[in-house]
Amino acid sequence: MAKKQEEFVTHIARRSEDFSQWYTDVILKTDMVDYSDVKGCMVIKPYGYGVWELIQHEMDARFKATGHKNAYFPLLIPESLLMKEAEHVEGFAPEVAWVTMGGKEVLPERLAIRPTSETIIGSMYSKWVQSYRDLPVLMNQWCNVMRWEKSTRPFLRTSEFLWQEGHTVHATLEEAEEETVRMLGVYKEFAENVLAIPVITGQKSAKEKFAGAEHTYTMEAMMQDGKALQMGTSHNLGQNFAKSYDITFLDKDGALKYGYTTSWGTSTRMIGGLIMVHGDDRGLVLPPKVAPVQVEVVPIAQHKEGVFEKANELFFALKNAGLRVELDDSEKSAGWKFNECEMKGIPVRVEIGPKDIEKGTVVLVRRDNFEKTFAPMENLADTIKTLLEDIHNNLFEQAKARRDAHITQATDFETFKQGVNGGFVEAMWCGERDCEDAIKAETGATTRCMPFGEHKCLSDVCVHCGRPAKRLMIFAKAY
RNA sequence: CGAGGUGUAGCGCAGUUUGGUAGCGCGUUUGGUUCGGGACCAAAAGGUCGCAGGUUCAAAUCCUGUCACCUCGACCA
Repeated sequence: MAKKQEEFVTHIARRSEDFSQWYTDVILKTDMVDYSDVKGCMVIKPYGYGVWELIQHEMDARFKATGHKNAYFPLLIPESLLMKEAEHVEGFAPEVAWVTMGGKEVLPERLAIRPTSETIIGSMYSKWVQSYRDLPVLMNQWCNVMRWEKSTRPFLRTSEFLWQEGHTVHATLEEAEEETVRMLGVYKEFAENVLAIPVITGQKSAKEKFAGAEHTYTMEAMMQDGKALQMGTSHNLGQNFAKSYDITFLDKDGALKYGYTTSWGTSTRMIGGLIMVHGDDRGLVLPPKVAPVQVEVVPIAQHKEGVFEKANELFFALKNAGLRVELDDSEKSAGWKFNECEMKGIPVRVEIGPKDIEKGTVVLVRRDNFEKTFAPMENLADTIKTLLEDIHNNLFEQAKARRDAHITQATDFETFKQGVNGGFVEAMWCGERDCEDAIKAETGATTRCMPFGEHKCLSDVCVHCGRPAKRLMIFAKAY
């Protein structure tokens, strides 16, 4: 029987044979996205957008709980405004799309389609911030941004993508730093408790930091092919943007001071991460908290006496208990429905047929490990809720175990090279840009982050150049 | 942006070398039998061969250009 199952599965490539093709197959065949007529832009279909809505819902609650409010700023940014922060411009200029015409008129000043909104938000904050009493400013916006990327992949890197960007202003560097760290913490908690993705948080190198930031913190996750995905970043912008955009306030001591700003963002890229961390050869495996459908009820032999009615009754009972549930009453065979559920990553499948009705039970099948159990129809919603929690925990533990098994500690460059070929490497690093560039050229690996809370010292010399080592750095090939 | 590959029915593909009536499997529709891991029988519908030019009596097939996707690089929060 197991063999027969294998036969059905794949119009999907196998992860082990061609991970990229597997990813493409999964997102297309589960109806998450489709390619559009515009190069590099994707259509997010209802099943994919459903995941994004749940992500938004969960994150937004966390932003509100930490005192932030949502706002919306314009899509278009005048060129002169964008150009005010030199390092920022240099970083983003190569990937900015421009609006140059309005109808038939050539615009007197071209308008950038926002690649990120520090500039336009900064210019508004300069008006709104006058006094220390106005601080802190804590806002977030959910929107789209555009970056003219040369090579694109759905969710992971698209020309237009959806995200949230938080932008705050504080009276002191300490407060700004506290905010930067706090929001990265919110991201980490979200990634682990909602997406069931273990992440490593830490600080970016000078090369990898956000253009215009004092420093950038990041959370990095490992995909099943061992490559890293940056899942979210939080930037302490110091006074760089405040000075460029004139965000000043009169402090308690009567002195006019520049504010300290932060920004932090996560995007639809996280959905790509979700797929690549949890998916298997049968398709998606969605963690319960972001699964648009948590439970699929599959009636067996539904034409038979009372089966459909009972299935329908269960469906409403589960729905009323607050579960996201669907009833598959199509004419497809049971086997077809099972495989479809699995491909779409639905966490729990409920099978109900004549035998179950006799016994007053149903069959529960979990997506993460395919374990089948019989459960009484009594209190089914509670049983399933417990099961969903188990599934979440199991997914997280699996992902963590897989990640930890692919982290290598290297004190010599041979070990380093092997380690980044399918995983993360922890190594001591000199902190120099030329060394970072050389490592990338030789191995394809980039610096991911200097992890927080790690004071390990593997060696007192840099793993690559042998100069005195400054910090423990995590290296990996990245998406 | 560079190198390589692929575009033919909703999906997966054959046909292209050697130009000569557009094919197969799955899916879809209709009717019937089925129903606990992708059921079966019968009938039917569905394609200006990615797009635009060109060569030719004749182009899916040859030539030129172009677009999209995939892989690997380069680039990139």
